[in-house]
Amino acid sequence: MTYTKTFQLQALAPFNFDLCAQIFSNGDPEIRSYENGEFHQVLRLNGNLVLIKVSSVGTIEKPKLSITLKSNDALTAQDENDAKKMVEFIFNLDFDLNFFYNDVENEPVMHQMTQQLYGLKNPTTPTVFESLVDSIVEQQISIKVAITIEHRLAKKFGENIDIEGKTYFVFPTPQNIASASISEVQQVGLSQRKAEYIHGAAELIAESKLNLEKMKTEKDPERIIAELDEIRGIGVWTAELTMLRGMQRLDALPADDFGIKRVISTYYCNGKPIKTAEARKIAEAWGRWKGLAAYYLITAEAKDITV
DNA sequence: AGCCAGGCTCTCG
DNA sequence: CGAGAGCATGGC
Repeated sequence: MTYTKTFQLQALAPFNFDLCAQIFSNGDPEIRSYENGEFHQVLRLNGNLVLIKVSSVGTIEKPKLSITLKSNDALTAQDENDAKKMVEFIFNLDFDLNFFYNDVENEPVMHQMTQQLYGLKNPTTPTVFESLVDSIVEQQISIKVAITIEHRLAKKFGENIDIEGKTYFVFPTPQNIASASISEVQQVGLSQRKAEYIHGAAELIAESKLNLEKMKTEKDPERIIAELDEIRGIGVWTAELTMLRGMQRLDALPADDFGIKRVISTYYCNGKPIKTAEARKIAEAWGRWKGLAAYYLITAEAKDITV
């Protein structure tokens, strides 16, 4: 039988849930997607798989979310509490966007963006491991190719549950991947090298030689980058992308990134190609929120917003 | 058909 | 040191 629990969750204003969740539309419904105002994903809570559905029941200035949990196991108060924390983390509900908006108030282009995309926050993956793996997959190849490979990874190595006649997959644990062979990992369409990187990182975590979750509490971003950079297959770009998307480090800017350089060029340099150093220079005006600011530009480009 | 996408490692000079 | 090859896949 299916156990269900529903409750509400407040978020710090401003927060535009629909705008934030749009990135998940056209997602794989068996993994994570946003359709008809409802986001869903399976999360691991205390080792149990729980389907989480999230929709908005508030406004941008008075944001409130309705959360529904569904599981094949009985749901405890602890599960509800953990799910709350997870949703807060994924959508960064406790972050006050006004810090960012105030910092860029006097920077005309970004100020425009904050008005056009008012209430936008970048999503975070439930675990740091997931964002690390995604970032490795995304090295060099296009986002579309990367996403299909990420989906294949989840379906090949992640556990799944059936709820009300539908199957859902959760992102694999480091143990799931470490216990597979490198060639099995490669079979999802990765290069031999990337399969080695991902398998190697998974092994480090499984053997307790690496603790990604603990890095969230490290204050100095440079130390996180340095530590991640030592791992085979991880350079500065991968480290920064992992921090931005997996650790809520909104200050991290993957300035080497082709896409980020492209959007900076579009909005600041009339489309003239720029180098990494120039990108970092322009980003200095974005205060402590360079990664979040870059996310605004990428979103603006996707929505054909002009300034 | 061939080039290019949200890079990194390894090798060679 | 710095430069260059190689890598996997899918879209255009």
